[in-house]
This record gives sequence, C-alpha cells and structure tokens, in this order.
Amino acid sequence: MKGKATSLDIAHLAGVSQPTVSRALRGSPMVNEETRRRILAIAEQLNYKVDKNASSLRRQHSGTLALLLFEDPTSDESHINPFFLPMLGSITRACARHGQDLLISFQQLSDDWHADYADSNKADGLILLGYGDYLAYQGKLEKLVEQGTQFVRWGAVLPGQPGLSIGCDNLGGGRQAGEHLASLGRKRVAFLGDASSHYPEFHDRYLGCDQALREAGAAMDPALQIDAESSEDSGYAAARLLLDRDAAFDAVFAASDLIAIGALRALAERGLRIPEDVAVIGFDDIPAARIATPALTTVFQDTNRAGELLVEALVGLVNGEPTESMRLPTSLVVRKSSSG
Amino acid sequence: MKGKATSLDIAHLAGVSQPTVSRALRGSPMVNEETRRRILAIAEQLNYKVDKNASSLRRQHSGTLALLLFEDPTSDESHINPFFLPMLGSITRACARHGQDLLISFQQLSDDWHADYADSNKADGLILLGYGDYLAYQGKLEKLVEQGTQFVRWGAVLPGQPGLSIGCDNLGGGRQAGEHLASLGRKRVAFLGDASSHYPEFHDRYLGCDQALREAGAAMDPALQIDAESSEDSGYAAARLLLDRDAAFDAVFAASDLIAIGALRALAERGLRIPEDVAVIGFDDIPAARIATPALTTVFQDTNRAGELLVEALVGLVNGEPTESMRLPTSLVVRKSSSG
DNA sequence: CTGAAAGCGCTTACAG
DNA sequence: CTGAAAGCGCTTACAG
Repeated sequence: MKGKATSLDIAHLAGVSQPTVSRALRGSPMVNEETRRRILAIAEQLNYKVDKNASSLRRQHSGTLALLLFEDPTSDESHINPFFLPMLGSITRACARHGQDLLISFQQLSDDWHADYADSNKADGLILLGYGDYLAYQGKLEKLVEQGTQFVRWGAVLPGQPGLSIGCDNLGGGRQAGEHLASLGRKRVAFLGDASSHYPEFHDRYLGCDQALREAGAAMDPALQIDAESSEDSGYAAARLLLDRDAAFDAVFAASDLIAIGALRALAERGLRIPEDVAVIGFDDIPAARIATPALTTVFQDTNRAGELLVEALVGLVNGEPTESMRLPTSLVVRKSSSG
Repeated sequence: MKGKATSLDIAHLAGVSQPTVSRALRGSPMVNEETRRRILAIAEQLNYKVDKNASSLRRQHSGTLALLLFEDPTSDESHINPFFLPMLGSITRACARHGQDLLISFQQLSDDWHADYADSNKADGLILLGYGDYLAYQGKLEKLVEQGTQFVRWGAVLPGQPGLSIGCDNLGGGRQAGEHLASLGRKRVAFLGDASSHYPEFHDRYLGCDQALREAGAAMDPALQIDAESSEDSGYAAARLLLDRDAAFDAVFAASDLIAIGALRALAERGLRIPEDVAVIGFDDIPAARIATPALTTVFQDTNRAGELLVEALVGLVNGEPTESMRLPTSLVVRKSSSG
C-alpha cells in the first residue's frame, strides 16, 4: 500500500464494494453488522480517514466554520484585542463539541474583506468578531446577506440589522456602571470612548450610564466625553486630554478595560488618588483588570457563553433551523478602583 | 443562475471550454490575453470563487495548515496560556502571507491525539504548540514521523528529536537570568518549575542559570527547587512550599512568567520586599509581566518571530525543501522586581 | 493557444 | 442488505 489508503483499498481487502465501505464508515443502518465490523477493523488498521475534500465536494457541505477577526489597523500589529481571547478559546471548544472544524483569519478593517471561505465552499458559515466603525461595516453585512452567506457576528444587537448578531446588553451594563457610581455619590462622570452611532456598543454603554445617573439626579456631561478606541494608549491619551480640559470630575467610566487601564496610568501620573479623587470603572473584565493597580472595577461580559452561542447560532443557521439574535446579560465586578 | 457559479457557467458565458476558464483563473501563461480578460471579468461579475474542495481533491493538496494547541488538562478550561497568544497571532498572519489557510484546534494533553487533519487531507501539515510531559509526547511525535505526517513543533530543540522543532535558546536564557542575578550579588537562587528531563525547556533554563551562577562562585541548590507547572496558581503554591521550607534565599527564578506572578503574590503575602529581600525573575515576557506589581524582570522570547518561523518551516517541509530545526535567541528585560 | 477526456475519492439515488 | 452508476467541480496530461 503506497500513499494514503482509500475506501476502494478497504473494499478490496474486505471483499465488498466501495459504496458499502462508505456506508459502513458513516454508520449507515443498512449494513450488515458483521460486515461493518470487518470494514471498521481494516480501516483502523490502515489508519484510514475519509478524505474530507472528496466528501465535502460530494456533499456540498464542509463541516467547517470560519472565524474572521477584524483588527483595528491602528492597533499594535502583534497584539490581539485581549477581550477576544477567551472568546476565541470558547469558540474553538464549541466547534469541537459540534463536530465542526474551525478556520481562523485576521482581516484588516480597511480591507475589502470578503466571504471567500464561504464562496469557495471551504466553510459553511462565518463568525465575525471585531470592533470598528459600525456604519462602514453595515454595508458589508448587507452584501453578505444578499449573497446568501451564512454568518453570525459579535456586537451590538440593533433592530433591523442585517444578519444575525449576538452581543451583550450594553445598555444594561452601562446602567450597572452608572448605578454603582451614583451609589458612591459620584455625580461628575467622565466617559472615555466614542459615544456616537458609529460605535453602537460604546454608545449604548454611555446611554445606560446616563440613564442611571439621571435617576440619581445627575447626568452625563458631554464636556466630559472624550473619544477613544479600545487600546491602552488611546485610553492614556484620552485621559490626558480630559485632564487638560480642567473640568471637574469625580469618576471615569471607560468604554473598555484597555481604555480604563490607560486612563489609570494618566491619572496616577497627575497625582490623582484612585478611588479617593477619581473612581474608575471599565468594561469587559479582561484578565489584566484584576492585575491592574489598583484592581479595576468593571462590567463583566460572559465571553465563554458568547463563544458558545455564536457557534450554536451559526450551526443552527447552516442547518436551516430558526435562529435569532440574542443579548447577554452583564454583571458588575467591584474592585479597588472604585471602592478602595 | 441558481446557487453558486461554477467554472462551467463561466465557460458558457465566455464561449470557451471549461478547462480554459480554469487555466485563465489560475494565471496560466498559455491563455490568450484577451480571452483571459473576458473570463476574469465574467468571474468577477458572478462573484465566482474556485471551489476549494474540488481543487484540493484534484491537486491532492489543500493549501491549509492546522494548528494544534495542547492544553494542560489541569489548567483553567477557559484560558489559553497567554504565552501562546502572540504566537497564535503571528502564525495566523504568517499563514496569510504564505497564502495558507489555518485550521485551529485544541487538544487535551491526555487525549489520544491524532493527525486527523493531515490524514483526511484537510491540511497539508501540522503546527504543534504546547507544553506537557515531553517524554510522553515524544512517542506520539515518532508515530507522526512514521506515518509521513508533516509537522513542526514549538519547544525544546534537542538532538535526535523526531521531526522538526523550533524553540528558543532556553539554556542561554537561563544563563542571562543567572548572570543578572549574580551581578546583583544574589547567590541563593530558588527555582520554581519542574527541572527534570520531562520538561526539557524548564530543565535547560535551570541548567543555564546554574552555569552562570557557578561562573560567579555560586550554584543552584536543589533544596531550593520546587516543581511547578506554568500557571499562576501553581506558582503561588510552589512559592508557599518554598517559604515553608525555611531555607534562606535571596532570589527566585521562575520557569515562566505565570509562575513568577503567582510567586510574587505569595512572597508579598509573607511580607517580603521585592526586590530588596528577594529578587524575582520570570521567563517569556508575557503582557502581564509589565503590569505586575512590581513589574517583572524576565527573559524575553520573540514569539512573533517564532510564529513566522514555524509557518515558514512547515511550508518548506510541505514543499519538500530542506528545512532544519532552529533555536531563537532570548534577551533579558530588566524591571523593578530585580532592580527596584 | 484551446478543447476533449480522464480522474481526484467520495456519497447517494436507483436497482435488485 | 449490497452493488453498479453517476456526479460533486475542479486540474492536468494529451492532442491538435
């Protein structure tokens, strides 16, 4: 036997036809039990594995999902947004549980990205992870829908959105942050992050916090909002801008933990005590939040559950089952940066 | 046109045979320039993409690599070893540059893991990442070689090893750690990590440190060595064991940053000042090392370069080019935990 | 430069 | 329960 064994090789050795081998291997009920055992034994002995290319070609179905991770082109090339890491892990595990293989690829946000994996029949569906300007992104989602590409994305769940989305309850998370700050008596809350409709997740977090503050007789002040993208450097820069404005504030709500960690550094450099002078709260609960000095209060998103749901939803979609967008609850994690 | 367009559809529209379409699309020089342009235009308009299953089946070559990430079954299910993350990123990017798709999968170390991806022609070769007992692992590597599976692994580069390995210069890295500690006048260096041949990377780090200390008139003391696997909890536990031994030491060399960060916590809990009472040095330079309190001195491994080399080596191997194992240099990163 | 033919290794009606 | 036949959509000798 030279090269890899094929089902035909096994058929010869077992004294049956090749289709019978195929049936036996995939557990078809219409194969004689003894014949099946014989075939399985030979297959094992030859270390035979069904050729997935042939199988996928014939079945028009690859048993593979593709994960497209969108990168902010401005961010450090070598680092993946740490928020996505546990999600990546849980997606990988969920795929294994569902018997799906997983292709992974990074996409530049600026790219004219495509659904190549789906178009070339290499994957049955796509999982889209990644921040970026939603308005620019939306057009591409519409194109995917138009082409009949199956996909789910992680992100803000909005009405009338193209395709399927799974995201956390950003509004609720923002409320939790706002309620917490209000309960500490903080009324002048700065927000670091783009709060426009280009970034609907950040936008909702801002709105939620504002709602909670209003219920406590305060409100977000636009003069205390500074744009920032989700990176430590951007958070550092935004906090410095805020400080230079010389407007009074007693709390910072950062749109993400990375922004918050950058802000922590800028605030400390100016000699501000955290949380005595300024309470700081982030969003995501990435591993670094716990290690930060002081440890960062934040709004937790269940990325493990999220990964599972993304895979389940996509598998459902591919199998033609009715599947819906979904919003996951968040929870507040109080640490020293707000209640030292 | 219903469903996805095929090369035959394009052939009809372009008024040529299907093989000509195939040739034009893959840039064969033996197609009339004008014909090619016409075909390409139609293909673009139809959003045609070559069916990878058909193509791979025919060519017996998938243009895909598979990354198998071995997990320590004892570690927290939801976290990937942070050391691997930048590597994962650079592997993904390197694959894109080489025109390779990347499949990713986690494997339990205890699994009877397999080269399914390669056996089923779904991938042309494997990249193996992951720690674990080397002696148990080696047998599986030999089996891969025997079956003719192409693979590269990240890990200790040892003589007479089955297959191709890329790893850092662990001995040299250990020496850098030892020299640094010796230059600070530290002579009683504890080592946290398994230093046996079951973990050749840790073993080499230990040996390197010992060599450097000996040149400075000291040496590692086996009484100051405690086994630990690469996790924060394990490092914490190991440091406590060490403290309970009541043996004097003025430095800790941890086999990895995670171990070091756990040790930092245990030492601080006992009221030891770092670095005044105990200098601490890790290995890897994961992102958390910079954030730790105090910031952790460590031995840097170039994971970005490593990822690239792994992909390059595997692609070379798959293409039948002569390819060799390789050892990457390390460098010392001095921070407050050794020189506050 | 182009086309007709064969074949990669499966899966799935269709007959028996 | 089993086999002969067709076909998934390509790529690649082989002829011309």
